[in-house]
Amino acid sequence: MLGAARMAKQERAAPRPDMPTEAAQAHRFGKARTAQSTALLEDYVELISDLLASTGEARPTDVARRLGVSHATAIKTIARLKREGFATSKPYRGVFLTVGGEALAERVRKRHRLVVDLLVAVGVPADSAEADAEGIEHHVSDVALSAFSDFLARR
Amino acid sequence: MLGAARMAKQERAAPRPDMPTEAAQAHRFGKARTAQSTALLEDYVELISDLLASTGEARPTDVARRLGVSHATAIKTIARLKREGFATSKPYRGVFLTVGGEALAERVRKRHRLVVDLLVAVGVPADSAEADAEGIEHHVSDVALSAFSDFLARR
DNA sequence: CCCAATGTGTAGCCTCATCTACATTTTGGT
DNA sequence: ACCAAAATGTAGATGAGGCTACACATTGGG
Repeated sequence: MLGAARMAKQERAAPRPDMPTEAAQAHRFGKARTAQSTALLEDYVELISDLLASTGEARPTDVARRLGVSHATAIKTIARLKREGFATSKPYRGVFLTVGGEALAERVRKRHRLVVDLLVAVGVPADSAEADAEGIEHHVSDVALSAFSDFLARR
Repeated sequence: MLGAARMAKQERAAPRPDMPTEAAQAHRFGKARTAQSTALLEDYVELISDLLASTGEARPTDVARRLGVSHATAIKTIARLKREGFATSKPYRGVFLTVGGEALAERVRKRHRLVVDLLVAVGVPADSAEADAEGIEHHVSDVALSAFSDFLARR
């Protein structure tokens, strides 16, 4: 224990009423950390899907430029996408999505739109909503998502 | 260029109307990446502040347990907090926040509450709202935050 | 049809967050 | 006052994600 521990026994006995239990809090933070780790993959998959839809091809360099990273970084992450079964590619032939990758892209795209719509509905300017959604969307649970959907429907 | 490039010129000329410019998109993703890097520090600072307020001390092991990481990880991150001027600590004497650290904690706490309140206001169940806010809060811009505030005031 | 421009891929390095394993210090009950 | 238990700190490994620099492949205009 710390130096002040002996004297602090009383205060210890009065935990903040609004503070969650240790376990619950650890679980929440853990979830947020996990979400963070899939966020990048989701961004890549969504972007690749958009590029394929709008230009017919998704090249590492385009992906890199859109994401604001070096092409080397993009290539490495695309390798991870392949490792995890979301994409395929052959040298110099661009990147394509697997069935699973397309499904993920679709889910992500839908979620992104919902988040943007909700932000706009509560009064966030459109351009801010777009920018904020990019970071927020990866952390919105299904429960929250369906609440957003209901809210938008009835509002 | 890729093999299909020659034939793809026409499709290329018809970019998705709803796709942002390359530069804008890169900027957004860059912002989201930066936010991610400060998110951890914010979580630590807020938690330490809460622990100090409710128990009078913030010990590395408590922080670790609350965050669901090993104590070694917590200690290393606390070292980073010190490096960046948010906290102070002496061996075996617990962690304390600098003035800057407390200010950050206060800002983070306020933002957290606003996000939770907004989520609840649009119909997200309280416990989901708490959990989701943990991930979302780090990505909400000031503009969005003040929109949330206005929305809550007038609804 | 050739070669400069452009895209692609590889190698090596950095930082951060995480872990396990081990060493050290403090605390508190007997 | 002692010693076991608990907290703290340190070392070393791993993997993600980022960068720069260099090497190789492809494309397309002259």
